Amino acid sequence: MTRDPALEPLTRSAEDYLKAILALSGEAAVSTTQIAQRLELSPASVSGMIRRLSDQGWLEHVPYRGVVLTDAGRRAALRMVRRHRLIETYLVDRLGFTWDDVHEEAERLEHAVSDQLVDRMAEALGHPRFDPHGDPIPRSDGTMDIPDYVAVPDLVTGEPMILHRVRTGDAERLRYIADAGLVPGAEVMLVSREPFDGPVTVRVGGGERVIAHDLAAMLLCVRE
Amino acid sequence: MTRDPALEPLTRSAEDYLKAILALSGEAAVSTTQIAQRLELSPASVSGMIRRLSDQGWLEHVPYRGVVLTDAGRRAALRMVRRHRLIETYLVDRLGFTWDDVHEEAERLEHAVSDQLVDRMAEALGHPRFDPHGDPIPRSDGTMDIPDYVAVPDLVTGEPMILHRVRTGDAERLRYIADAGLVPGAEVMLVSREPFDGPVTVRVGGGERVIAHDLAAMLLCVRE
DNA sequence: ATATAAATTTAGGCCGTCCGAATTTCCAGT
DNA sequence: ACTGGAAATTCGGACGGCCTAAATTTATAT
Ligand SMILES: [Mn+2]
Ligand SMILES: [Mn+2]
Ligand SMILES: [Mn+2]
Ligand SMILES: [Mn+2]
Repeated sequence: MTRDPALEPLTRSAEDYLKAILALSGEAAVSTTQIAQRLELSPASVSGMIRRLSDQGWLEHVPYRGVVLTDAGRRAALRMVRRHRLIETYLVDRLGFTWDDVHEEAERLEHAVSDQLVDRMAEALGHPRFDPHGDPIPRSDGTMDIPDYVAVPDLVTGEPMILHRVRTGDAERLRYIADAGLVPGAEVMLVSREPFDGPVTVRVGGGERVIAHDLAAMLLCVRE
Repeated sequence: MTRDPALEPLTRSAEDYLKAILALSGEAAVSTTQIAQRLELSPASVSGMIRRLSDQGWLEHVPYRGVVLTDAGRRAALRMVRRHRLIETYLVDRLGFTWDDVHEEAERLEHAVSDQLVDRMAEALGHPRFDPHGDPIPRSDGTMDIPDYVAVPDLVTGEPMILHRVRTGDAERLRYIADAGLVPGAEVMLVSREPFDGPVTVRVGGGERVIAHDLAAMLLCVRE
């Protein structure tokens, strides 16, 4: 029987670890190096933190194999994701931040806000379901809406779609694509596509844009 | 020559120490025990932190005598006070917090917000000069408006005044005086006063209130 | 002048978080 | 089955920040 994780409150660092592990969680267990790279820490540091988090029941660790979040760990991580994305949304909607400079701010504030403040922000914003990058905002119960996306390079040419989510956190890329009018909510249409992952031409805001395949693949659309 | 304090960024704890020392600074140097009591830490811990802060040039320490902030230390402390009070104001004005529950929240957020966010909040609020408790908000350059106050027990009876500042952080007291209509901006008038620091009767919001001398002394008024 | 009390500092420990270096484990290719 | 290299862990050390207990300094009272 693992100890009740609620008894050991999470530190700021631990909160970031859990969030990182959730983001890296796919089919397989998450490796030490993956976490180390994402958080820009040494693998040694990560090994140490993994021990503490596992002792406290936030994750399960199979040595040399990787970690998997426990239910408590996933809930805690989703709580941080909710905070992060709600804060980003609030900063953009209410305080004039741009979508390329909210991440850092949210990365710090997410550890400092109370549940009450998070609730108040959510309410003030009308309980938004997506953040400025189109990332879904988990509800308090951990559920969230994840639409069926089609990446721009995979669109049917000539069929109008709505850009819904931008899968990059890189500030320069974000500025570039915002300049091009490629923001969530924009109507986009695939015009043409060069073979071998070549450049992609999209119609957006009454003009045409040729963008790199890599970048286009980060732009996720939904129908209508 | 002391080292440039800007080279050693302040930790969260250090920021709270500087803020506490500024608040305790009067004529004389601030003693270790004063700081310890205010921050609810042991005097030994304070001694340790004083060494670090003094090594880094934020304050000057005369052993067994107390500390005095350097110019850099006072600027850093005022910066934190500005943050704290602006955050309190924002939470009350924009997010429905009450004046008795903003302090804790601000105490954490003050360490997490960027200068940019502080500026945005100030702008959104129209650069307020006072926080919800009537405490003056330092400007970025460290200056602030400090009106000439008269405490309620010292008022001239029958002369109408404006309640401007409430010198308590105690949540229960704050709720009590808010219930009585004694909030900054309210028109108040001293009706009578019992001798020997006895209870004080004030006229506020069309009614009369009898309050303890101690509490009345925390209510600071300005003319007109 | 001296004893006592109060304030302060020092000494020694603990915990969380990080690092580099050394070691162990795992796996793929022979 | 063996082995070299990659991945992960352990080890030793650092620092911040807190604690208690002991030692030291300063203030005060007789
Ligand atoms: Mn973070
Ligand atoms: Mn986002
Ligand atoms: Mn604080
Ligand atoms: Mn205040």
